[in-house]
Amino acid sequence: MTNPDPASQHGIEPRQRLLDAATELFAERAFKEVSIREICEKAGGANVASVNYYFRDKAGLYRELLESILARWEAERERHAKLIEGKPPEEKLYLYVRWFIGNILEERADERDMLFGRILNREMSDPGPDFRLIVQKGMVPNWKRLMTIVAEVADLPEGNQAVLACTHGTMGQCLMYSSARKLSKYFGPPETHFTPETIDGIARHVTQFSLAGIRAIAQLNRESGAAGKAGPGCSGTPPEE
Amino acid sequence: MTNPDPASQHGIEPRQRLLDAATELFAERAFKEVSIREICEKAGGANVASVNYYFRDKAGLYRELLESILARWEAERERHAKLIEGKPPEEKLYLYVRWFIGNILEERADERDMLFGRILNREMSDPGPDFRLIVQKGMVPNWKRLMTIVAEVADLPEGNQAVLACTHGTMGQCLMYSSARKLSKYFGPPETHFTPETIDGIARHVTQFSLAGIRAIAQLNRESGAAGKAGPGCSGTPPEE
DNA sequence: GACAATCTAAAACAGATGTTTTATATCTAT
DNA sequence: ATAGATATAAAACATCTGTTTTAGATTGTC
Repeated sequence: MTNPDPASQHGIEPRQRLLDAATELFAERAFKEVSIREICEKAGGANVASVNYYFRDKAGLYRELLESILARWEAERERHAKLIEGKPPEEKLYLYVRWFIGNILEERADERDMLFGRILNREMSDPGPDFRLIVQKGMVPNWKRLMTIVAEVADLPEGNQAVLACTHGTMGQCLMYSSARKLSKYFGPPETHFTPETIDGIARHVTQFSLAGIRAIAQLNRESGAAGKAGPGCSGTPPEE
Repeated sequence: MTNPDPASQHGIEPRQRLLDAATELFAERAFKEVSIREICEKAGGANVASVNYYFRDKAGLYRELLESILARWEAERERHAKLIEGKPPEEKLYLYVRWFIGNILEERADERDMLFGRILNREMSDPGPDFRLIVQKGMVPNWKRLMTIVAEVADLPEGNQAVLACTHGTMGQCLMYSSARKLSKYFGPPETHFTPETIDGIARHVTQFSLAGIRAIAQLNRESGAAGKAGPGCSGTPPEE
């Protein structure tokens, strides 16, 4: 009758089963695409009403699930941030890219604790409720982390427009591989499964590509007084070497 | 009673109204997210059954709509391909990027004939039925066009792995701006509306960034015998200049 | 003007969804 | 052991979806 307290004496077991089942389902499909009945069935045949009993809403279940995922994601992010602390900027960039792409491409996605990459990635293209939460606690911090590294590589202040644009570009390359994964089913025969070695290769490429790009942009930015928005004074085709 | 022929004497007017209304709705939301009733309402209060009458299915309506959009998209693509023919590779790259980002960012999206950018873009993150058609007729040709240009810039054969990876990277940067557009509502105050001048700036930046990236990767590729997949022999941090 | 094909309109149908209700079982605390 | 809160189960509800049916209006052609 009174509101159900999660910290009750017992009965937290089916609650957790619902969360676990929902997490796996929401990792693959969007909020609207997963039905309560499906979640319950996956949670060992729980009753359809149990979701409303424990979480009030379907949205309540999703919310709680997201907060858990985001907390783990934050921990993983900070763990890795500490790990690369003090290394030279170029190596930081590689390590970040390698780490990020690894998460995007769902390395270790078999461990349920590591599903945040999948969920964040899916939310990006198919936002549910609480998308604002995902952006703020999941994407922005990550994006800022890359921006700091790019600023170091470019040897420019973090607020600089060129740094911002280069961060955009580097991130875009990384995210491309999640789009490519989806498209790969429709394209042709390319490897749909990524091994750690494959990911290494991708990360190395993206790093090299981005390093050259960042340096070129930084150079242009310095030359032209760093006033305009993005590469002012350039009429389209760059000066040949 | 007999199957409805589109080329009937008259009555193609409400048919077209349905197509137009559906096009605008599907440009913003996915196939599943738009209901038949909504389409009919937008089409001047048409009856709910009219979609099934004219197009057999909801999927039939969508299919016909897509084919029309893809045809216009192909025409626009070939128009632009002819336009940049013969220009130097670097300028080709800029012109392609400028053109592509313009479409992605929905320049001229007020003209209904120009909605393909919006629809293709949405399909990319939220595929409906006939997604295979979209990929094959909408995305692949476009992607190949960029690959040809990248190969010219890199001075490498089109099949080369480095060219493939660089194409990926350049395309990724372009697509980033469509993601950014979605996120911009949740980020902060950044300009959510893109002017032609803004797009110019973005395209110039992406071009500069990619040019440096492509050249660096091509150089590495030549040095290391062009055997491995993506930048072999590099242990993560690149050689300092 | 009358017939037949075509188009429009309203209603009804079958299925799925999230949620609420009702009833029954289970457990803890007194 | 019994009372009261808590947990489970089944069913019913309201709403939305795409689709079909049925009936009525419109139209072109002979």
